[in-house]
Amino acid sequence: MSENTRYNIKETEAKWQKVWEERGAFTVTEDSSKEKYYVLAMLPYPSGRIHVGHVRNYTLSDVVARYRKAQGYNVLNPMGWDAMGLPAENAAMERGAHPKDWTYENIAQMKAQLLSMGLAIDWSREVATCDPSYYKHQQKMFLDLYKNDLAYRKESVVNWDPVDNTVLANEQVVDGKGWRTGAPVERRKLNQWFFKITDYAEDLLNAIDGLERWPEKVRIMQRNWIGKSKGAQFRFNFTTSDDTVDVYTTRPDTLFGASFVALAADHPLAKQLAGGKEGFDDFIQQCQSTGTSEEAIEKAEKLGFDTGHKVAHPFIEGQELPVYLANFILMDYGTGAIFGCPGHDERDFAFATKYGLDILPVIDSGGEELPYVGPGKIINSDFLDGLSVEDGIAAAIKKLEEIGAGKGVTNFRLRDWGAVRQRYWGCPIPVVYRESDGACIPVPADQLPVELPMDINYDEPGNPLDRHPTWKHTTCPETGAPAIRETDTMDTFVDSSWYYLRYLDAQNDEEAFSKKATDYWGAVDQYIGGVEHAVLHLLYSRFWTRALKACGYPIPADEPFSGLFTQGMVTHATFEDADGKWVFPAEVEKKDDGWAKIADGSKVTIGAVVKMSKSKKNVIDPQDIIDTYGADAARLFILSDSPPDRDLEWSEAGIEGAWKYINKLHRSLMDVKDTLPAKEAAMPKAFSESALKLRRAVHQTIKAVEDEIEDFHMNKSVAKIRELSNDLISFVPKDDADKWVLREGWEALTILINPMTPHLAEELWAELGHDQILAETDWPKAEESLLENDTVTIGVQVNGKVRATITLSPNAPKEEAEKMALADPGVQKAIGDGQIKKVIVVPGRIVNVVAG
RNA sequence: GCGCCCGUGGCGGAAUGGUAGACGCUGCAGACUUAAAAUCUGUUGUCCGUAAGGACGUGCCGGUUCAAGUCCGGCCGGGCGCACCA
Repeated sequence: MSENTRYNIKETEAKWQKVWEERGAFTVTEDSSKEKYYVLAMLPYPSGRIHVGHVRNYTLSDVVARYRKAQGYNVLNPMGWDAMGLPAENAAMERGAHPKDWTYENIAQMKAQLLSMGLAIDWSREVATCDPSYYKHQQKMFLDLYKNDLAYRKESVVNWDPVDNTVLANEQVVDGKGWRTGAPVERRKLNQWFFKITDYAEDLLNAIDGLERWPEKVRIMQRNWIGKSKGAQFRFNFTTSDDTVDVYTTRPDTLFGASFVALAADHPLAKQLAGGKEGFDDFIQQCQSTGTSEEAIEKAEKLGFDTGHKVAHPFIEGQELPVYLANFILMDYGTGAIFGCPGHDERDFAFATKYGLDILPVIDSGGEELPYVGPGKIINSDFLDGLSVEDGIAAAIKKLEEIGAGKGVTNFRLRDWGAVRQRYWGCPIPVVYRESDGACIPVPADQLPVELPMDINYDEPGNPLDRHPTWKHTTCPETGAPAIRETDTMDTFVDSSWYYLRYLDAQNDEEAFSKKATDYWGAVDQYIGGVEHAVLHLLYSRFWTRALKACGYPIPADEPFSGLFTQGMVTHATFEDADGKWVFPAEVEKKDDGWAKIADGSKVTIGAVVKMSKSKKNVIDPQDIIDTYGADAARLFILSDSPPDRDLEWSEAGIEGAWKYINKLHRSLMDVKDTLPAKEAAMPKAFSESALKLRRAVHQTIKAVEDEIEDFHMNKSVAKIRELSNDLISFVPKDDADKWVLREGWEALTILINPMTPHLAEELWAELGHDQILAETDWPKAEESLLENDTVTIGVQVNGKVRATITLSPNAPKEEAEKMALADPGVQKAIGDGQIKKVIVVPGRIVNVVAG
């Protein structure tokens, strides 16, 4: 093979990327003559370099984009940057770089990397959420939400890091300590902004049913997160004071089994009931020192404090229940108080056992041990006796309503969205607080954006906005009196809740997006990203879309993403050296007797295949792969080995295999292209049997690849393409008609592989003599008449075991198939002396002879 | 604990209830080469057999069916999500 015919990856890929860019091949406008298709990949955080997960994500969205474009759709495939957030500030603290500079440098680097992937992106719509031209619209949205009572301020308990002087998210609290400082986290009450997502709990839940093109897994996770429950809320009257306390329960049917009432430690009545009692302060202290992280709660022991007070049982005259404070009662769920039924609740059982309270069975457990939480007949419960759990709940609620003690209610687990962080690098909240009276005054829309100050320093921990000498000091826009700016900034999840709308009209400075743009582009047809966003981002975005609609924004559809696909993770083997330190895969090589470091030959052990992570060093830099093997090989490998929704194990052998295949295709076409007829050559009138067979394979492959791409089975479409290329390469044309078919096959193959390896496909397409680029070429049409073979080989079973195969027309009558099957010597042998009882013939599928 | 998903060759994975293992990776044998790489050809589920051929085989146990990797019930194993939510 001479040098000049060898496929030159670098030159070829760069060449076609330039052609696409110069032609604006993927730049789109609202074109009413075409049907639109909006494909969206979750936008990346600009950490500095792309990782393999990005490559997988954007390869998938690119396949969809290029495929739909070939199908004739007007495809919008945009890209942007989720550019606010903590890492930029950490970099500022560690390296002294300004968060803005750090972020934009990273964006420039990563954009260059994405360009080298050859993605069919409309870069004219690129957005960065840290740009004032983006966040000024977000500030307007915030004010609109505030105006519509969808954003509000309230006191709430947060994790507070006393060293960094900032609020920590639950994920940032490790073993009750701040993840950065190691300082014990305090629970503090702070005035915080919230978004009223709970107003939409019912709607967000119900609408999940309509999200038919979402993974069931994600739909379930969102349902659970919203957590709707039905039950009863009712009142206990204290016998020891004039107070009352409301409790919430999903099991009012077990009320006759109640043996105590428990209140949250921070319940409004707690101090009043028990304040000053011995041990009260210690108990409260203990409850507060428990972190709010799930882990901390998990480990915490059930703790109670007897208030000494009692309440009256609503159904049983004269019966009193003791009132405890308990650390496992949450103030912000239900009413912050419960009644305990130890017989039929595990938590209550543990609590009752510890504090020596009664345990009364009120559901027939059928002999099972307590606590019993299953279904059964109600016992020991007066008017509820004999009822099922379900009927008992209804009857108990009815009774509570009759006596005026309570009612049936619906509760949600979903809480309002804590919207702010005590951070610099986020979207400023456009309100000021008047110093004279503390009134919260929105910044008028014509004064937006409230821009972040650039002159900041990180000499001290905490929020630089808070201690900025001038920025926060301003005047009230209404009265001109001195005022202080809000120094909290928005949660970055706000930024990503509406970016999909900004892409539709990214150049619009006047408004976030126009009605014209949203009317045409509508909702996202196919959203693609990691399953880690199954709840938060996807739920916030669904909420934000509804909230914007309520504020009068031109929202095209109730749901932002009509189709969702969640990709699997990328995994890799881990390597450890003799000292137990992790080693990068790029630093090791395989020897006959195991693995060794390339540098010094010392042995390393290969460990578990797990998700790529920097801490375990089992990461591959996709740029190295693209530089060595090219973007096409990286894309092809990622698509071919695993179904996209499953984890993908990265392997050197796999990427090399993809690279070899690309070279092979190119080489094979170069070998035959001069023998092919001109692309204008007319279709021959007759074909040889072998040519006809190849034509069938071509057209069946077209159909199969379409189906597999639409079902997100990219691995199967690659397999089908490889099968076809095997057929093409081994096909030896004997006449002009054969050669015509060979050209037809190569052209089809080239178009089919274009979504996966677009550079190679463009190159092959040009080699086939086309002037029009493939990115602007339509998908081929599979000919109906060629989708079925003229003969089919089917199995013949005897008593369910395959004993022979027969080849016949797929339309052959059943009798013929039966006759052929029974005439087969292998079948006769298997039947032996047995009697034929029945013959089942499924035309084109199977013959089964039942004999015995 | 609750919910969901997944168990198929040495490996990644294919199989509208109808010939299990497509396609690929790895391995083995051969061709080309002074040699190696690259490339090409053949082969590659297990067991018995020189062969023809046969038996077994989709985590385990049962069921439905002419026919089960696929459907149903019960286990075992792995993964993910949620979790003091009353």
